[in-house]
Amino acid sequence: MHEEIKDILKRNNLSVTGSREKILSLFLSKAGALAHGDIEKKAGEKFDRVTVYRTLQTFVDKGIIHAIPTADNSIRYALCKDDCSGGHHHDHHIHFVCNHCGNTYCLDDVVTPEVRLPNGYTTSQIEVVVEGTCKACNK
Amino acid sequence: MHEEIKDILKRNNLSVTGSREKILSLFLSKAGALAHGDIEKKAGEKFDRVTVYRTLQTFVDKGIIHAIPTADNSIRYALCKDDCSGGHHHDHHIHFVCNHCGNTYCLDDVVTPEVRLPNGYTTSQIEVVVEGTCKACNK
DNA sequence: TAATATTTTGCAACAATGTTGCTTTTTTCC
DNA sequence: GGAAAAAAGCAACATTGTTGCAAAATATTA
Repeated sequence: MHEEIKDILKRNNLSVTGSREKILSLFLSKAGALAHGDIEKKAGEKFDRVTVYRTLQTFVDKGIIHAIPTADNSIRYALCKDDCSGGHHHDHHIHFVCNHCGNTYCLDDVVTPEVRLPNGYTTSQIEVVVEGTCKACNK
Repeated sequence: MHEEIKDILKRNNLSVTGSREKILSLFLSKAGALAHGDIEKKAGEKFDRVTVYRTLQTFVDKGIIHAIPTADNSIRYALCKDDCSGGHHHDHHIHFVCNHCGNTYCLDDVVTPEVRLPNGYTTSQIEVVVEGTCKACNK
């Protein structure tokens, strides 16, 4: 487990540091997505805010995590399943925000649907965010 | 035109005030969506920041405008075409962000596609944001 | 392994964004 | 026109995000 973290960092040509290990382990140990605030809290006052910002940015650049926009204007981050190398994310899955527990999940099995745009528009990326109640909260 | 603005406000049981008329006219005169910052600038230093925040919130509550989440964490607002009464928005159209001119548009003619979720999940709302190049920028 | 080069961290200061309470002004309604 | 209600403006504050730089940690090379 701990080795896996180091592996991921090394594979992406990143120095292995305390903050990176800690933040990455948070992502690995949690199913849902994390907002910047969550990470600051969960990391336990141990790291400077600036470090968290920079670490997240580094992870996004390297394609380790990706950002999920949500309606409440708080960006959340989640691990990229496949290898999104060099910041070029190709996550064709949709995102789900549970209105009950507040968690955000990547539904990796649900593929982004086709969208027919009017003439003249060209598409580079499609982001689908579904709100509702998740599996756990529906029980 | 000016009367239309007053009409909209009155129809929603809102007092007719200078800031509301001004902000609403910005929305009516522009095709794309507006971010809070845009409005502050376009209103021409005339209104307090707090007033802009509160006016936008009021408009969202009344269903006059709706918020569009984007990847860069800046919420944009656009007029609701139909009457989304009492803050209960039913905008089933998709949103388009142009990477070239930066504008955000509501594509009212493009209906949100169906999304099949895994068992256990229930949907209350679907938000689709497409990034790419818009009609005007593709010319 | 020790010395050096590189990278990352933490700090401080700052900028931007958003919020709250309260007083003054404006609008509405009679 | 005057009273009641609503909104605007102001100040102060909280949160969030950014930048430059010195100190510390990590990686690299001999």
